[in-house]
Amino acid sequence: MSERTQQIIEAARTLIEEGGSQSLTMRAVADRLGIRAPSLYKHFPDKLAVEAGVIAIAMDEVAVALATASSLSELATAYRAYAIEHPHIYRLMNSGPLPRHLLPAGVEDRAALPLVRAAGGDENVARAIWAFAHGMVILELDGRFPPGADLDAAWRTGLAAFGDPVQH
Amino acid sequence: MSERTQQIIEAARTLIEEGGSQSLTMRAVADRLGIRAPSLYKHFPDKLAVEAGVIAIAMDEVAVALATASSLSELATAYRAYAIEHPHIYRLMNSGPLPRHLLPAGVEDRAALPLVRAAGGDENVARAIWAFAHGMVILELDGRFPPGADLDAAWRTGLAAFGDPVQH
DNA sequence: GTCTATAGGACGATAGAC
DNA sequence: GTCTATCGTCCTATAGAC
Repeated sequence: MSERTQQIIEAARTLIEEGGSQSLTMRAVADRLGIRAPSLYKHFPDKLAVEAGVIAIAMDEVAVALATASSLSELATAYRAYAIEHPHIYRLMNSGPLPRHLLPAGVEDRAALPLVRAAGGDENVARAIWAFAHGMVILELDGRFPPGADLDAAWRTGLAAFGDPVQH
Repeated sequence: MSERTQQIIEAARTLIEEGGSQSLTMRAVADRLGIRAPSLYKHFPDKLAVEAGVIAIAMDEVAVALATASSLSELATAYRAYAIEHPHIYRLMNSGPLPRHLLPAGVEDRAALPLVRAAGGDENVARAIWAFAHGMVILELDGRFPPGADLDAAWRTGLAAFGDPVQH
């Protein structure tokens, strides 16, 4: 992967962090690098490929962020923390259609692995917990809970239901 | 509410059902009614107001669809069924920023009421179950579960965790 | 690998006549 | 309440020179 290629993905990532997926345009990426938009097409076939590059990086980051969690509640805390620190990236990575064919093999699985382990290898439990965690995060990011709602309490309630020993 | 106003919302709704939110354009709405786009602005101040009209209708529909459920698993079944029958409308209603100031008072609460009741009035339980259900639905709609995943089983696992008596 | 020029299109919204 | 005309803006992507 050439240096320019990496710079392009970096610039794309920064744009998304700052203004959401909608701020990712080929012109804006080029501006950030001090070149013209058409030049980008010497490095990437199209915009979707750039986006996929950002998603791949983000999934690796999540895998790392979750790797050291040693309990379900630590996992949940780390998951939520990543989402709140990088709301636009989280959305890009976890909403809408995923361009799987443009992603390096195994990236998606690596991000999911810590959760599968925490679920004791039970796929159904892992999927149910994933749904709960993603639901909590995305509803929070989208401002869907009532103002003043105690989300920590909702998280604890859900995690307890899934067998996490409650912390005091 | 004038007839034209209702026709506009109906047309907008149909466009979204057919092609997602992205297919909702003032031009397309006008085309469907056999008029020109600028005429719409005599009935709605802007596009967001049209969108809000569709959301309000959809929330009422959900309230009705969930009203007759008499157990948590019936509620979940009805919730998932609505989402799968109207995936684009579900997304419009439950993703991204909600234009609350353009929605009739109480609509959001009415849609949420059946779930709050099923949770025995416990806000934290209601929010956790909502997050789980929304997570399951949106991950399914977005094709995020592995192909062949047994989603019925994941639903049962989650609902059981939240205290639903398992059905056989 | 960069550039200029441009194709080719979409969109929301306004002005002003009727 | 509808129309025509149009403004202003933004976008992805290609062709071809250097």
